[in-house]
Amino acid sequence: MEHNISKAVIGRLPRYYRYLGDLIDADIERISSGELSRIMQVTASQIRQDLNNFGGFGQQGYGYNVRYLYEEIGKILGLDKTYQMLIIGAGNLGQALANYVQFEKKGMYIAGLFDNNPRLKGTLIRDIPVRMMEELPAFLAENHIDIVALTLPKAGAIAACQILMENGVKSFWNFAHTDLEVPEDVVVQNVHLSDSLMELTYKINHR
Amino acid sequence: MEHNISKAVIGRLPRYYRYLGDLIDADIERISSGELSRIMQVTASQIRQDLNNFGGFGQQGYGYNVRYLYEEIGKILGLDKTYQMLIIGAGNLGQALANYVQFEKKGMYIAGLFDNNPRLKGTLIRDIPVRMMEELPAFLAENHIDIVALTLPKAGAIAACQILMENGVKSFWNFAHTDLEVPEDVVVQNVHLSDSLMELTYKINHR
DNA sequence: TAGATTGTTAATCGATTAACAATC
DNA sequence: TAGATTGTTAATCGATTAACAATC
Repeated sequence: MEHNISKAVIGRLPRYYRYLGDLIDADIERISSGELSRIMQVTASQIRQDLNNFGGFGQQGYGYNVRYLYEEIGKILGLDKTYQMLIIGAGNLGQALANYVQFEKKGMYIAGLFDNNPRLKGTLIRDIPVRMMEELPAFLAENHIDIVALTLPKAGAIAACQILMENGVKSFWNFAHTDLEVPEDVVVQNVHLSDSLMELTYKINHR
Repeated sequence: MEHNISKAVIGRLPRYYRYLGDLIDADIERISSGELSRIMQVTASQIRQDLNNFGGFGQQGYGYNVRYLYEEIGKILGLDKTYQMLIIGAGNLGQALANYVQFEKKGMYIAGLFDNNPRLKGTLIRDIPVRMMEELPAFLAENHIDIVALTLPKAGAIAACQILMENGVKSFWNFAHTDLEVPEDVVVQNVHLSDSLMELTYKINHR
């Protein structure tokens, strides 16, 4: 596997993927780094450098085949695989993710939905029954889970993360307003909505 | 106002703010860049450099007063002001934001909730009636709006953004899976959940 | 072949880290 | 005063951009 790819490059790959998807929808077969740079508002140099981290996907004098490049970036991002996801926290945000992942995100499957509110026990959310946190260890022993989304408040998220790690979970999509302390082999992707909103208010006040 | 502050620095301010808030909760009065660097897992040098972009908040031999630094960073981020927010798209994600902003985010007020699904017309979501998109221009003429959150699918988001800009809106918190094309004086803060999930699957496959 | 455009090296720019004099 | 720690300058590191030879 290609390692030592900088965080900055990885962070740009999903955006390339998104634009290439749009180009496919628009029935565009090939594109040069120059054209793509105009559409995406980045330099052509950056596009070529970024892509060359993973090997040459283009052809001199021709550019890049849109579909091929799309597929290759998809593979780099791991989108050729399937993932079983658990959502911890069945509030609006958890439901929004369940909804989005089930209907829009190819290869992602919601394997379960957990909460610690007893009143939600057994209620169906998009055909998935809400389970109680106590059932988590038994559930994890019986089901292979690739990703756990944490959509519950800070304290609960830290506690849940601990239990989940003890039961073998190694990947978290963290929406709680806190950083998670995890060992080296566990990966965490944070979505700090609060931080995002503060960046916006910063921009509003400093434009 | 301080301009020319790098994006990297601004992106770190909310995290400083979060940790300082935790320190206040823990009744810690002062902290040195060295201690904070250990807690936050960044270099002390970076902390001092970052803060000095905005002037000296510390004192030699003492460090930083936690509460003072918290307040100052809050001011830099614009958290000493209030904001009227509109949410366009009353699905789970829009509801999750309404919930979060109303109950957790000091200074943020949900001024309205819009959707284009006629079945939602007039239904109350956390005491706020869902309005129809047609009512938007009239509503904007009568109400001052600082921020609009776009929590609806791509095509709707682009169309809504257009209408909103025509009616004077200049700040967007964009959750749609697309980039918005806006003039220079309009600020956009993107939350691309799809991109975030792809970063996670990348990490899973390349650890 | 001639033209276009990549892949890649070299130059520039910016951000991070280290070092230390200033000073509380 | 002595010790601690900042503010700030200088050194390093990494990322972006420019340039161009390779090649389709």
